[in-house]
Amino acid sequence: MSKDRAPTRIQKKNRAAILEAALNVFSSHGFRGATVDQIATEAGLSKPNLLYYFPTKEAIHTALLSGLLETWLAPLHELDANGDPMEEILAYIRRKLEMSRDLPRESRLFANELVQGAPRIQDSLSSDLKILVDEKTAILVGWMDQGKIAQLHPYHLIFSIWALTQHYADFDVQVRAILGDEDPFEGAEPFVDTLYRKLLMP
Amino acid sequence: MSKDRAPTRIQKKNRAAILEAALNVFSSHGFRGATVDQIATEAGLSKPNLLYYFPTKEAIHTALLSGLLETWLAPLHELDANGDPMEEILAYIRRKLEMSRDLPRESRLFANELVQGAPRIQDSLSSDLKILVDEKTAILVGWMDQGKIAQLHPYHLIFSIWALTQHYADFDVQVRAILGDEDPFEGAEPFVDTLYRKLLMP
DNA sequence: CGTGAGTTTGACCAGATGGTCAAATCAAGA
DNA sequence: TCTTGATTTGACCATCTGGTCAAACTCACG
Repeated sequence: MSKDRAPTRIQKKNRAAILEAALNVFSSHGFRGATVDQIATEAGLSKPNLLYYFPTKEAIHTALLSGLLETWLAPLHELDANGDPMEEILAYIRRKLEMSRDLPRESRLFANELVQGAPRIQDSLSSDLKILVDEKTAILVGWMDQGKIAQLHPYHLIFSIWALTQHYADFDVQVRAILGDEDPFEGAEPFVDTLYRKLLMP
Repeated sequence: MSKDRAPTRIQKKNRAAILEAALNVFSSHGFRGATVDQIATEAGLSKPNLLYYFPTKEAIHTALLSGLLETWLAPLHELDANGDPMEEILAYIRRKLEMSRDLPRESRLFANELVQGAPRIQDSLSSDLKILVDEKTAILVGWMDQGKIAQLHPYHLIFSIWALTQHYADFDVQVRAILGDEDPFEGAEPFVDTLYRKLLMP
């Protein structure tokens, strides 16, 4: 492996292919359920070749998670203290719901990790995530104190948004088993919109 | 193994110990992440001894899931068409929240299974679960038509209840990383109560 | 071209894991 | 107590899986 040079064309291509394949495999089988061979095959590489780019299975998983954490938290980052309270929150919820629809693999990757006690990202939770949430809940509390939105426990408000939106990605099978052919997001969007309008109305 | 006789004292004790141990292990590591040895040790048995009671790892998992499905759906079963609509629904939500608090392993067992596409219980979802949900959403729609509660998409209403309540068990690590020392359920109970009162108010 | 770095692979290894089996031990009723 | 079926186990096996390695191959560039 090159020491610290700029990545070659081949390196870029293969690293990307590996991470893409790993996202597929890890998100649908969990860390333990995924095999290096499976990821290699899906990436179109041999196992030793894959291990030339990432030293261990763990390293692939870590690279994937840390690379995706930013994407995952982006919607909350965008919550703007200067916007209209109700519209800011509803827009955040809409963005989260879109992520469940467009990036379900990413959602399940994190879900798998969290359900099993987050053995590999616990640190990020109590540092990065905690800090971001505290920053944004402060904004929410400000809006509550100004009477712009209803008084609610800010942390539980955030939890409810995560739970409601990610549910559609993480428990997709169950949702579809109930809904049949109906598109989940068709009904989900107006539902959560209504729910939070009623909840947040001062 | 005895053919079809009534289970002996020892059989009862060991089968129970195995299922209890399996619940611990499967719920915190998923099916693939759990090892038979681990379950055996936790149950106080040797591996071959465990396999004397259940022929395969798969069989333990199946027995566990099907045995627990009933428990899991019980709260919804209790929803009574003849009760007061608002109070019936709020009571259902309270029962679900209590289950997240008191039976988090069971919740995570199902969560693990569902996140990975429910390879082992898909059938139960589209039969048992679907039937129960349809039966109960019919009641909800009845109440909506009578103007007793707000008009909402009944399936998504159910999903929201599942999502909100099970979130506290399934993503416990994350919830605690944010809340710190605060007891999650202390705040969750009034929060969801308020949320659904506002949502369901006609 | 030629060359050295970058890339790929077949063969291989060690440990983990699900499962088997024959033999030993135990329990309870006749 | 004796007998028979129930229970338990040590030893073992095949397979899977993460990871290694030396040798071969390919590419970019002087």
